[in-house]
Amino acid sequence: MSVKDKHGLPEENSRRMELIRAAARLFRDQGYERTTVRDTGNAVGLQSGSLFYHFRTKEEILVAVMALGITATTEQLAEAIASVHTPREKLAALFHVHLNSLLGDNQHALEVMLYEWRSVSDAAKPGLIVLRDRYEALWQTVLDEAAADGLVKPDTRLLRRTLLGSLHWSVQWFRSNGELNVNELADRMLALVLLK
Amino acid sequence: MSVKDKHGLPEENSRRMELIRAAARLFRDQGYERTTVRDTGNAVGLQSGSLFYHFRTKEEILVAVMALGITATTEQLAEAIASVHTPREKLAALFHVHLNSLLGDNQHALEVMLYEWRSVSDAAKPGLIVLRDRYEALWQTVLDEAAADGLVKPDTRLLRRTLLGSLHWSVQWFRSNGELNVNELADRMLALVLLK
DNA sequence: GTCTATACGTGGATAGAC
DNA sequence: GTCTATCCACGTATAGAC
Repeated sequence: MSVKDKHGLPEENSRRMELIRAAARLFRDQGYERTTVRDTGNAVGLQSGSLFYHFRTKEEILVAVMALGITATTEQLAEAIASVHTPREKLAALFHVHLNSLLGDNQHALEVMLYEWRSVSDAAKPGLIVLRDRYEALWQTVLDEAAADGLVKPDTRLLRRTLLGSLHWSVQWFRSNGELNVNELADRMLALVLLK
Repeated sequence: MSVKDKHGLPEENSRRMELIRAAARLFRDQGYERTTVRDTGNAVGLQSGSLFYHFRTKEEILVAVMALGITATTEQLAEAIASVHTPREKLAALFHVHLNSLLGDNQHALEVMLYEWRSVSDAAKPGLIVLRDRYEALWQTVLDEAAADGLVKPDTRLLRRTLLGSLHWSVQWFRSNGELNVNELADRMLALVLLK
């Protein structure tokens, strides 16, 4: 976890970060459009006027939420991949990190990224796309190595897309009080694509 | 295609149906919250006041859009399954019908179903859930038969969820002017899960 | 940095004429 | 069935005091 990075996400003064986290929760629970700037301010004890000291527009908050979710997940994945050595272990890391992030640590921010894309202005999209592509590039590399070892089918570009779709969709049905925990789910989803 | 069914979707007087289709497109392009009742009315040449002759609330339109998307797809899938005989062919039908619906015929309504769920009131959810469950039950049956024949792995409940997630996600990246057409995509996605 | 007050636009929905 | 006119609530954002 770096102390600072580019893309408007230095590990910022805590007021701003507090707002981003509160907004992430609200945007994911109620949707971005239905969440008012008053709601967002109030969630950290601010009046709506004060919120605009920290962000110039409501959309700036949305973008910050998304950037936080995807960069945090990317960092976690990069670390996890670096800490193991076999293609098989790296492949497993894809599933474990993704699900633990999406269903745990970065749940709200990532769901906002998945479901509020339409509310992002064209001006802000490119910056977020760069972050997303960086994450998916990690996936592609690991999948290619796994395919080279015969662990998964060789159509890795399509495989990447289908797997990410499968994992994203888990937020719609996974319940942490159900029969499976997150890591068990990761293992079973991995088992569905493993060839050996 | 039935002339009439329950769930508020008789093959209705065409004005109402026109509005539902126009709303589907607008809701999917702009999002439900950002689409105004004025937009929706205007799309079929009506003033907003007149729209409320056809629907009591804006939400009633949303629910009608979703119900249309899922019932139309379910009907198409039921027909497709009934018209072939081997587990292998039925399995292929899941992919082909789903993608042709989601990326073609019922694109707008289904994307609304996938992305605007949060805007549905608790009162309206149960009716839609019934429709969704009916669709997924068809999937489950076909996957169980396929697993019994050794065509796919036996963890069919999880398989159903992962496959539906994969297919849903295709709307995010599939482009009809790309290298693949919809049916080729269906075949390649099928190939990724086939064991033989 | 945060507050209060407020400008200004636009939203969903209704009433009543035609 | 559709229109016009309109109600009233609520949205984002700004200004200026503290």
